Amino acid sequence: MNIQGVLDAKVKEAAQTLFQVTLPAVEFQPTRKDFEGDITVVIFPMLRYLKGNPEQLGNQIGAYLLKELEEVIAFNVIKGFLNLVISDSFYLDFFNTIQNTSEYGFVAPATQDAILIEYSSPNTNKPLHLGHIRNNLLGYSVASILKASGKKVYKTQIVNDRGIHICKSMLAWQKFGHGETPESTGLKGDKLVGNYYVAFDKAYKAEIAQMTAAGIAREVAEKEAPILLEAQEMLQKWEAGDPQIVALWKRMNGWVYAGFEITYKNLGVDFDTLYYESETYLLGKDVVAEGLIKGIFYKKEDGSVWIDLTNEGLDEKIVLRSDGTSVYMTQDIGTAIQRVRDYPDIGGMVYTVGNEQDYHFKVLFLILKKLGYSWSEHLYHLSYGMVDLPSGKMKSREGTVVDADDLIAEMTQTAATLSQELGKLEDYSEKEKWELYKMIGLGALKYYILKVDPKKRILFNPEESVDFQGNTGPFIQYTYARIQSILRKAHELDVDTSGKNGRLEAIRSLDPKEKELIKQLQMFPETIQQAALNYSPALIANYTYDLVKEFNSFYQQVSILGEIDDDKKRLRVELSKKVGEVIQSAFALLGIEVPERM
RNA sequence: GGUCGCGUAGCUCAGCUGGAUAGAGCAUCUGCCUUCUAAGCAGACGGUCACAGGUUCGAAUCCUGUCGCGAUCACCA
Repeated sequence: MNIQGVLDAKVKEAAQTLFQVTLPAVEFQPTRKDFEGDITVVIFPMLRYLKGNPEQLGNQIGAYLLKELEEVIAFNVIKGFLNLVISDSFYLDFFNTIQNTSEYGFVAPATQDAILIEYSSPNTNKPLHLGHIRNNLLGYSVASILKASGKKVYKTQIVNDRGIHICKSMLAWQKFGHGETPESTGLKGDKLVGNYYVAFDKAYKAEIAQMTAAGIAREVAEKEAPILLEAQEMLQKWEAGDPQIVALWKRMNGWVYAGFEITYKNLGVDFDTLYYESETYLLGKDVVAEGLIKGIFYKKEDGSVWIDLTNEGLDEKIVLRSDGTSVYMTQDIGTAIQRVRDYPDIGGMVYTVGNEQDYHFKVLFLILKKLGYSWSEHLYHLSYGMVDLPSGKMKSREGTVVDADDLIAEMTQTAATLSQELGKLEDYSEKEKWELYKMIGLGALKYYILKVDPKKRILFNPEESVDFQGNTGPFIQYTYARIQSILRKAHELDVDTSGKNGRLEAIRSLDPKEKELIKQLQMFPETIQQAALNYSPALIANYTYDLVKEFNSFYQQVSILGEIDDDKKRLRVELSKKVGEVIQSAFALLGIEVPERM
């Protein structure tokens, strides 16, 4: 039973016994560091039911708790705050109970009511950039958190593998490529294809310049540049299934997928299942036809189909073009339904997509609700802010993007430089060293992105490197490595860390730092639940940071292996071990690895 | 213009469903490596929580309005 539950019941009992009043709820908070105590009961809200001065009431309730509960060993009242001091043995008992639980804080995943989470929806005409990195890290982390909170989770991706943008790269490759391949150039496939996307844009702009110089209006030139018309023709051929175009499309997409795979692998994200837009873009039309009969949609004179959402405070939205082809919305309606068909145990879905599409998802969810799908109640748009540069938005065509692979490489290099200056790893092989540098570099990058509230936009300045000190991934990794070092030494000294012989029972008092650490550990399970509820890896990051700060302070002030009392030494080693485990678990939820040394 | 989001220290960010004197990191400054890894610890400096009203015993947090920044309002995806 957790302490708060015990206190809650007892405070209510106190109100009943002392004042003959039934309290509906009791408000608790951790006691602030500046005051003596561990848990604080806030008296103010009770004033509605209890008459009197808060200070006096606090004293009366405090005295009652002190008498009735062995866990409460002292109290003080400041203004309307009743600060309770909880006994060391209570915290020791708690630590004993979690000491040998593996995956402490995690709830075993359910077997039904799965959540499907979509993250990453790359276009196959260019490499992944920093924006995709935020998307991937967020989605992957939220998936891990949901799973840890007890949900069954499917991870998926929608690959935007068709459309005019791909045709642009294909056309430019046909025109200027001279048969180049990733093999012939040594380039990563997505990079090679991306180069032709840029090449297309360059040729297109040159044509526009030529045409305007010849006296053609700019708007006309932009629409009628020959190379653009050619690309549009190619798209039509693709849709008609022209074998040559389709073969080229398959070939070049294949290059891109090989490239993406490397980036995803480096980034450490994965998927359970994939959806391709080329296979889903026609879905949804049947649903629209059905909705038309039901009167949810209506047809305009030109044949286009719409939904009227003005009663919901939104606009009218098109769901089918006048020529009968699908739009973005049609496709998303179809894909959602298809996914539930593919995985019948889906009870809800999460879409990790940038906040520029807030409106789109509002409409999508509303449409699915009107269509009567029960699971539409459990759809969530995990909306995140854009990653901007000091110069503004990233634009692939203008080459102002921070490339994902380059960034990972730079982070690794920075970690390497720093680590070499410190020179603590002379006995590591080159291979081991570089694995570690990558772990640290990625740790810095991932933590940097995930510690920020998803809603907020991130301003990324490539000139200023991501920090490795303070509230950062490497700081936390470093603490983990220190703990592992202690555990290795403890092992050499034959300190028993198996936790099997209950000798911790012998200890009845705690150092204040030890107590703080246990309190912090106690909050981990609740933190996971909160993070899941709010779809927020930032909560996990902040929790881990607080835990680590607490540990470093403990590490500095209290000798662990130097402790003379064997039982105390064992407790401290066990405590360190548990903190290490929680760091590892928490970081796993962020997709960050932890090192044995650094 | 309508809608949505954001605005907290010089910079980057915490601050849970309202609670005590608003917290960290970076930067600047001061101490601490003959004891478990100094990517660390301890401390100093730094705030009209954008602004103005309102609700409340109590507001950075909730409500209204104003200002600033961003997004969105396509038979593009």
